[in-house]
Amino acid sequence: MPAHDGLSSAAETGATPVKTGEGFYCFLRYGHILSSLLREFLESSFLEQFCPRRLTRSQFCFLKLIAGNSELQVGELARCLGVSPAASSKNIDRLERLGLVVRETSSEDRRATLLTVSPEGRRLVEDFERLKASQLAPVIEELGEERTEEFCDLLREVCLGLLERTTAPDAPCMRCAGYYSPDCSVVELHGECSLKPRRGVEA
Amino acid sequence: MPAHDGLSSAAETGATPVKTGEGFYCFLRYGHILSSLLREFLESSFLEQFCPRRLTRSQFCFLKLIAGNSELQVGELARCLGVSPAASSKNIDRLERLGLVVRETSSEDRRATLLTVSPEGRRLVEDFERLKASQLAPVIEELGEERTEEFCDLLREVCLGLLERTTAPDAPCMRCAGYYSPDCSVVELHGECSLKPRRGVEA
DNA sequence: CATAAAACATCAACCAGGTCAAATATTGAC
DNA sequence: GTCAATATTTGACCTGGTTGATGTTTTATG
Repeated sequence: MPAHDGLSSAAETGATPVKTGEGFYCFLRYGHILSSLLREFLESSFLEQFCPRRLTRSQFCFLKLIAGNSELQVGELARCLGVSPAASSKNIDRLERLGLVVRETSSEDRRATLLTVSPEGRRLVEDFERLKASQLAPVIEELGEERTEEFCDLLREVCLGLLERTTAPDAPCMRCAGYYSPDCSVVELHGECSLKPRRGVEA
Repeated sequence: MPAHDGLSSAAETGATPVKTGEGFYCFLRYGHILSSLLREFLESSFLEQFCPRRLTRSQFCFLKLIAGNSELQVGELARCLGVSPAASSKNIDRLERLGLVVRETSSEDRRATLLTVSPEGRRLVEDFERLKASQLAPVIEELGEERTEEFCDLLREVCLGLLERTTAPDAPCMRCAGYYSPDCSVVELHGECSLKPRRGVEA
């Protein structure tokens, strides 16, 4: 699992920059660096140093979604994460064997199995968030409140600009990676939020 | 291959935000959305609609690096991308079979095989960059020169802040995903740039 | 010079995690 | 009651990664 996949303009493209200037390149450059960092340090490194038994990124991702949305079903989860129901089922097998989530057939619809996170599972996810916050907080603090807000505004604007110019894929939107916002601007452009219906069940 | 993996705080973490406020959450939220968008629309969608024969993200990534750095070796490439030499070799097999790259044993060191991109391979990579630019340019333009610059500054500052607070992994740095800059600030913090030595060979 | 050690690419065997297609159980519509 | 649709699981398979062994070439050393 490469920490950062480098799928982006390689150096030669300096030769044909289409007609775009400094800002364009700079944006791509730091955009990718930010992506890498978010992925690399806030996530992968955690998994290595924290997890009792090795969990892959993908498995942890299942765990997080289950922890965040109580009584999720196998298929729902699959749709959220953009994988087949079969894959979802198998991943849950593993999480269940590790004692991190619990399967339980629904009483209303006995075809469905509801997933809930176990106490250990919950603790794991919470540890993760705490670590993430502790690494991120000083950066935000150093930036200062005003500039942080400015940054968020700009980020938001750029994201929306990109979104406007793309067609929505049929997969559900999970772009916020679980950082739900009730007035999500993505929704306005591209249909429903897969987190919305159930979220908040256990706040 | 999920377009966006959702590995991040799920909703429940609104319950335990450690002590961090609005900006923290907002940053994570839009940071992840940006990541997803960079990945999803600028990259994955391209592969689907453009590639003559299906290339995976990973394979395209190999192609790009080869296109950008002439006479790369198999092992170097593996190191750049954080995979084993065996994996690198296999991926190159496939790219070679598709006629996108060319193997050639080095004349100086006959153990090494040098990789170069074929004309078709080059064209593919160029098409990719062009598409990417055409999707991104209007967003940048709409933002305006001044705000774009501001945004890049902030992005840069945040990235450096994060970098300062992390330990460098032993893998080579490819966080910029190929968007090289001669005065890369990542270098100042974390050793060498794997792109540096050869880049520019064929500009 | 001879030879041991290191470096490079590749091959084989294996594994993890995804796919699809089929099997099973349940539900809801008619 | 039948039948189509839904939810999950299972099995066969594929892909892309891993490790370890191998062959070749280079480099270092006695």
